[in-house]
Amino acid sequence: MLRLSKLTDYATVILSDMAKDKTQVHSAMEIAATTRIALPTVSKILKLLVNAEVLISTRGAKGGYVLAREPENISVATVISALEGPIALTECSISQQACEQAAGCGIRGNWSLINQTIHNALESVTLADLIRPTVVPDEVLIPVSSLYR
Amino acid sequence: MLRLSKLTDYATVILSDMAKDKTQVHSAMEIAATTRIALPTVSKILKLLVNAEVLISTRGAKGGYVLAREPENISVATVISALEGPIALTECSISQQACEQAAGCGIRGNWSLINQTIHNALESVTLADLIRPTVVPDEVLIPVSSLYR
DNA sequence: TTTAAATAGGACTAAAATAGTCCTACAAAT
DNA sequence: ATTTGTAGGACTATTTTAGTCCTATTTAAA
Repeated sequence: MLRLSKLTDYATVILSDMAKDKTQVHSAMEIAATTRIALPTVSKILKLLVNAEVLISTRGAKGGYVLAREPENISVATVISALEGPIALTECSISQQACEQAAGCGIRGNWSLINQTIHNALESVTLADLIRPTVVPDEVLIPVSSLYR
Repeated sequence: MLRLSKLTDYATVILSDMAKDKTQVHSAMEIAATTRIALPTVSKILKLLVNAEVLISTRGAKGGYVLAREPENISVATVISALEGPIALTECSISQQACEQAAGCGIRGNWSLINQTIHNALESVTLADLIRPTVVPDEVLIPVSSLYR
C-alpha cells in the first residue's frame, strides 16, 4: 500500500520526540520509555540513524544520542532512506542492470520521473515541519501534470 | 524502500501494453506471452484491475480484457490502489483507530498532509503519460514546502 | 447441443522481506 | 574497577508478498 515500514514510522516518532528537546542527550532507554517502543527496537533504529548521520552518539555512562543538526535540516526523505534505503518506487530505478522486460519497456523513463517527484516532495518536508502544529491547507498544489502538458 | 510491489510494477507494464492498442480485446494468455510474465500471475493482476474498474472483462471464447476508459483517465494512483489498497504511508492514516502512541503523537496531522501530497502527485500522472516517450525536464517543481512557510 | 476457449473466485504454498531479540565487544564516567 | 551506556552483528519469528492451482461459469463456434 505504498506503505512506510513500521521502523520508519517509529523513527519519525523518536526523532520528533528528540527534536522537542534538541540539545539534550537522550539514552536509548529513556527514548524507549517515553515512546513506549521496545528497547531493542529503539536501539536498532537509533543505530541506523547514527549511520545516516542524522544522530550523533556518545558512548559510555551519560552517553546517548543527539540530533546531528537542526530539525529544519533533517528531511523526511533522509529519514526514510536511512531506514529503508534509496527511495525508488520501481526496482529498475535502483539497480542499473536492465530487467527482463527492459528491451520492450517504454515506461522506465517516466517512472524515474515519478520517483523524482516523490523524492522531491519528501525532501521538502523536514522534521521541523513534522512537529509543527497541524495545519490543513485548503488545497495542495502539485504541478507534476504540468510536466506533461 | 518505499517500493511498489512487483505486482503493481507488472500491472503498469501490462496496462501500458494494452494502452498501445486500446480498443482491442486481449486475452490473459496473449498478455502473458507479450509481457513474459507468468500466466497465473497475469490472471491475478487482471482480475484485480477488473475489480478496480480499470479493465472490463468479457468471458467465454474470444473473451478477454479491454481498458475501461481512455489512458488519459487512468491515473497511476488508481492502478497502485487497485493492487495495493489505499495509498497511505503510515498505518494511522488508514485505520481510524488510534495507535498506542496516538495520545502523545503530534505528527499524525502532518503525515496525512504528506500522504495527500504524494497521492496528488500520483493522481496527476496517467497511463497516457507513462507510455509517452520519456522527457527529462530540467527541474521538477514541488511547492510542498510552501505550505509551511 | 456439444466442445473449446475464456474469465471468476478462492484456496493454497512458497518465498522473501520485515520486525524484533539477543549477545558480545567497546567506551567513558565515577 | 564498576557501572552505564552504545556498536555491531547474528539470529529467530512473523508477516507480507508472490506465485500456483483448482473448480465453476460464461460464451462462441463447430
